[in-house]
Amino acid sequence: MSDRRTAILEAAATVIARRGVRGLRVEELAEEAGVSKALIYYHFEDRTGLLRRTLAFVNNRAERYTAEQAAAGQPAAETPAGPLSRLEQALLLELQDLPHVRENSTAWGELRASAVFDPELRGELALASVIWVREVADQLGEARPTAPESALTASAERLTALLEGLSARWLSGILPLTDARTRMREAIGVEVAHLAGLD
Amino acid sequence: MSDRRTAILEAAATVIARRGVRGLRVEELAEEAGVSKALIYYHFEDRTGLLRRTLAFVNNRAERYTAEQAAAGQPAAETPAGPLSRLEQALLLELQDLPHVRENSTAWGELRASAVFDPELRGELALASVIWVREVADQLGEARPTAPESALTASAERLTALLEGLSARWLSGILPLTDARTRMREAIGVEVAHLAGLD
DNA sequence: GTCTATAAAGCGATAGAC
DNA sequence: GTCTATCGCTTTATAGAC
Repeated sequence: MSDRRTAILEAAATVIARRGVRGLRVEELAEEAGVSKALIYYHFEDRTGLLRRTLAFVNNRAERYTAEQAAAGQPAAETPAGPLSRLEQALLLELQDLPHVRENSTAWGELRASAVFDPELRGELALASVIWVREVADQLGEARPTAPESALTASAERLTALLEGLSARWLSGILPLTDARTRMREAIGVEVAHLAGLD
Repeated sequence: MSDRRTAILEAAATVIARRGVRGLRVEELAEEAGVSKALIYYHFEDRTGLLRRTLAFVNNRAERYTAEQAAAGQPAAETPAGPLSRLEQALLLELQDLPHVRENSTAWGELRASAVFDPELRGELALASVIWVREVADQLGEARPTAPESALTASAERLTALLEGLSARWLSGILPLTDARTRMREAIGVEVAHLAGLD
């Protein structure tokens, strides 16, 4: 993929984080990326196509940094103790006030909100959601190997949906970040205790 | 408040549920409300002002039907058994495929999403959130009178945030309604068990 | 208070040169 | 591949009659 194309996608994620999917103007995107409007239409079909590509791009980028996070733990000595700590770390990764994370979370929330009115965006979204739930369920399974698969999936669905709810509140300024992180940590504890109680 | 004004606000909620906040066109709203565009500008400052008023309106309406729901239980014989059933009913109220509920949930989700980029919308949102959390915390307190206040509030924050997360997934078509309702019921059970375990 | 008509601006998309 | 210039539709907002 060309550098320009990638630069446009990076810029699109930035602009979406600033203005929302609905507020994204092709002209502002062009300025942010340092290219002309016409070039954007050359590289992408139209505005909707651009949005679809940006969704995929943000999605990949999130997977990439989750993977890096997981890999980074291995060589170092401070590898988090067990599967539980890794799960906690993975989920709290999305609740951080770093430009990159905030950008991803905002873009993701926007695209989910847009999908309510634009069925074209749903495919990608549903796929990402299933993968995300499965990953969390797997990590829960490592922590609680005796818990039934269905219970793990249900817990994972609750935890990821909660994460999205907390993230939305944080980004819309009605819940401080530290509170969101605390609620998330507590929820993991509560869910794990619940899974333990099923035996 | 004039009938016309209210009719416009009702129509605005309907159109927002159909097209989203960004998709709301003053012309479509005028048709929906059966009035001219100019009348909308006569009654409301501008498009942004209209949106602010609609947020307040939807907010009030949601409180109203929650209250009605609570009141409706009293005279009838089929009042749900205990405080727990009432809590469950209150939370599941937002996860129903009825035009009215879907409209409120969609409009609410849209306005929350918009608040990420428009600080003007945040005040109303934050207030509604606090009230909602408090109500749920109170109902949890009735079910578990010995649980500490802080734990009740934390549980309520998790449950309401989860509800918003599940609602967003349902409305964006990536989670079937029945699943969302099941996850919500399970979460209430898990949280109540957690509160019981604190004694 | 409510309408019709219209101005003014915004914005997606394309043509054509280099 | 990339730019400048521009078209043309859409949408917000206002003027002025009733």
